Amino acid sequence: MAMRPARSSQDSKSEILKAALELIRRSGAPSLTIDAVAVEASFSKGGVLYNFPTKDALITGMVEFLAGQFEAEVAAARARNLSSHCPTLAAMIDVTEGWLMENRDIARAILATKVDRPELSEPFRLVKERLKAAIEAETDYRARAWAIWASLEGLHFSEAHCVTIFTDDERAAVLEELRMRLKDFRN
Amino acid sequence: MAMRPARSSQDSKSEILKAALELIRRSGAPSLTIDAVAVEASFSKGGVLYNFPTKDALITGMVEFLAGQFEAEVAAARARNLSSHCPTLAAMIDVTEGWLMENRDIARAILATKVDRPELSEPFRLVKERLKAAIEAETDYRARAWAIWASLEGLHFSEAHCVTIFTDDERAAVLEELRMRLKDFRN
DNA sequence: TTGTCTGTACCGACTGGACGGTATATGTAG
DNA sequence: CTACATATACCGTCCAGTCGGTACAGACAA
Repeated sequence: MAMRPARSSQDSKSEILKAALELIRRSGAPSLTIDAVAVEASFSKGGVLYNFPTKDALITGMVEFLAGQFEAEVAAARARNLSSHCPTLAAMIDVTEGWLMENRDIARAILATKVDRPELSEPFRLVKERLKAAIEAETDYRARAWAIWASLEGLHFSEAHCVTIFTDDERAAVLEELRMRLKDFRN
Repeated sequence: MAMRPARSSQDSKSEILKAALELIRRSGAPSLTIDAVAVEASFSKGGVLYNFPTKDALITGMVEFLAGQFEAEVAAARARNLSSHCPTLAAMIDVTEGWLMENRDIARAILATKVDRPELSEPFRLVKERLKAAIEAETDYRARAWAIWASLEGLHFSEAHCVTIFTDDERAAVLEELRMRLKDFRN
């Protein structure tokens, strides 16, 4: 029957998740069908559904994966920004910049998953709650911090929705502007 | 056969569009099926498809409708902000605030339509291009202006995606901060 | 060693419903 | 009468989820 060797379900799950992300990245949200994921991951449809009993479970898995990755990247970037007045926010600027440069498709992927199902974006909301708390612990300039954060989200979402009107240079200028503002927190 | 009286196709079109928007507002993007729109608008499916030959045409209609409304509101708000250093941007802050307060669902509706079909958001991109040109004509503080604009988009999109971490107060504080930034353009 | 039993991982044909779109009939205004 | 507007029935496709089965890896006994 030409079966693939049985592996640990953990490995299978992450393989399937990666395949699903790659698929969305290449062909957009509507192409995310269980059959397509199965093909992309070299599984059978049954195999995919064994690991993720419903499509929602699969999507939740993807969102958790991405949210975890984002949080990890921010944590790493924060370590490199400890001299900043608000290292977490500084880290978020860096990470957002990186995602805009390298991972536009990932950004789109995130969106794609959750349009119609706000519940599915919970993992991301939780990450953001934690970041919010971290920022609040680091600075008293709340309004300024939130304004910067909002800018980051604006850049990110516009890109993801293909409605950016900014050129690469302009976006870079915005990020620089945000970094300057962050430095101004001391005053 | 209990037919509704035949009216001008224009009237029918806008009735259908409004019904479609209302539907998304109430029940989210996935509920936007031609059948559902027909029920909501008290048309038959055939009637809807007579006015919008395909679903894409319907969605395009919705996006154009909303984009037009947005542009008109900005124009109106701009007239009330002529004393500002950059009336267009000031207007956009006002309008965004309004949409966040009253029209959260509308914001979601916009998104909902275009997830998988970036082409369909063209009308909005065009409006934004025009606004961008207007802002560039009004101020030389480009980076600052774009940062403010990005913040607005961030507020808007986060709301639309149900991933806001800001409270109403915090959002208000951000908007106030943005207005202050805009005033600072003079320096 | 060998046979049996059990649990886990995976396969793929099939089903049932949802939905976009078509074909055509019917009513209505000018 | 005819052109437009609306209604009804229907078709085909796509796709999530089901289900009966296969492959294989121990565990354990004879």
